[in-house]
Amino acid sequence: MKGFKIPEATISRLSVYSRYLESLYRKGITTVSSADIAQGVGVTSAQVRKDLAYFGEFGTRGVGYNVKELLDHTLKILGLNNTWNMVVVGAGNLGSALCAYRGFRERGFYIVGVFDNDLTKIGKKINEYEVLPIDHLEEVVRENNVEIGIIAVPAAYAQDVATRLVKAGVKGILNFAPTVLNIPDKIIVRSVDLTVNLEVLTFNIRRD
Amino acid sequence: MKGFKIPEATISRLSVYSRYLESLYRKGITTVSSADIAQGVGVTSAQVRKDLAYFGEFGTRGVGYNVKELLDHTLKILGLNNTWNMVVVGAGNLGSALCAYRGFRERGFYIVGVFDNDLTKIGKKINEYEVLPIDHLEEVVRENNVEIGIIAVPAAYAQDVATRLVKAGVKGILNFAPTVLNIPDKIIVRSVDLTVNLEVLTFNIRRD
DNA sequence: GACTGTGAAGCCATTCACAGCT
DNA sequence: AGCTGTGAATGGCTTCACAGTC
Repeated sequence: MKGFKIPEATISRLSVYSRYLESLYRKGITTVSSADIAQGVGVTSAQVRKDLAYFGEFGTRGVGYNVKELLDHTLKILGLNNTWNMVVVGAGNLGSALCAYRGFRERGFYIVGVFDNDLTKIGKKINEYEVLPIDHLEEVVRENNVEIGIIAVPAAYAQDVATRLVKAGVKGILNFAPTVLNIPDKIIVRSVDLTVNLEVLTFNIRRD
Repeated sequence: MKGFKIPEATISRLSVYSRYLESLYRKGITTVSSADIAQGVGVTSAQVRKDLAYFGEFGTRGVGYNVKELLDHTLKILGLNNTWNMVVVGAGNLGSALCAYRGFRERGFYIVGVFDNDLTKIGKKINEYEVLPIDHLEEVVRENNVEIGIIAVPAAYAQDVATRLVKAGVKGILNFAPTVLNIPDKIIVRSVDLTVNLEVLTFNIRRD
């Protein structure tokens, strides 16, 4: 196959497959079928095969996939064959939680700076990170080849921070503020909106 | 219209429209067009009209929508005409951040209990909440009509917590652990997976 | 003239079903 | 016999374009 129009949903699932393959690999399992993966992550086997087919032919008919090989392929596809440096803007509760989150490091994501504009927070330590004044943002981004910025500030400041991150040179933004960000198309944005998620939940509960 | 098969994406957008309408309402704006909303939240005006049309005819041709009226309708649709009680399981960094998050209360979501199984955390205060032992979960859920459970524990414990939340009687779960949960179909689940989001970001950055 | 509500068209994603390989 | 890879069919969501209303 190796076509070009790849569904966004396929990428999300690939990330989940990848994590699942890692768990199989750690258990010492060497071969896996699309049906096994499907079962493990809650999708159909046809979906798994289709998703993988966008990127090549990784399996062997009659046998399945080699776990280690497929794991390496998925990591490569997702851009995880090298590590990524990130900055976190906002040293409140959410920013602190993100700094402490182990899952990032396990997948090759490293936080290299935490910023705030609140003078009472600057200089304080969060985990191993010292909170820096926001004016140092550009410098840290440049010196550490930071490509990802995480926005963990209140909605009112999110647009300013986004503009600033873009100017500093990040290529992607993970936004936790409940606002639509206005930034150039070439910058990739993903928003994690907690109340939207809760409200989809309440809608679905109420119609039961 | 008022058909039945409503896209999940429509509900997510409705939540965003609702928040945007609230901001217009606070600014004293009384009338709004689908094009205005579209512009404000980053979608097309046809999309806005289609989304709203699933639930009724709320506008006036040639004029637009009454902000307050449409806001009330969206809130009602999302199930926000009354408040919701929630429990948080996991009093680590993420659990603490969620307890401190103001955005929940603003939309009518109230946390009525925070739980952990770590004896060193039990009894400690997080914001105004005292961390309770996990054995009290069922009791608190029952006594407070809790319908939503938030899972903020490490992946390894997530399935156990989910099973326990379901047994305690919650109707929906917001899951922050990077695992697929195995629970009955009638329980609504939304997963917020941070590394999946980051990996979709890195995929898109790398292919630029 | 302005803007909504909605069938129809177009596009995208998932599922089916089977040929092809081991 | 078992399992992958994929064209074809299906289903779902978004965009178009315009009739209907103010």
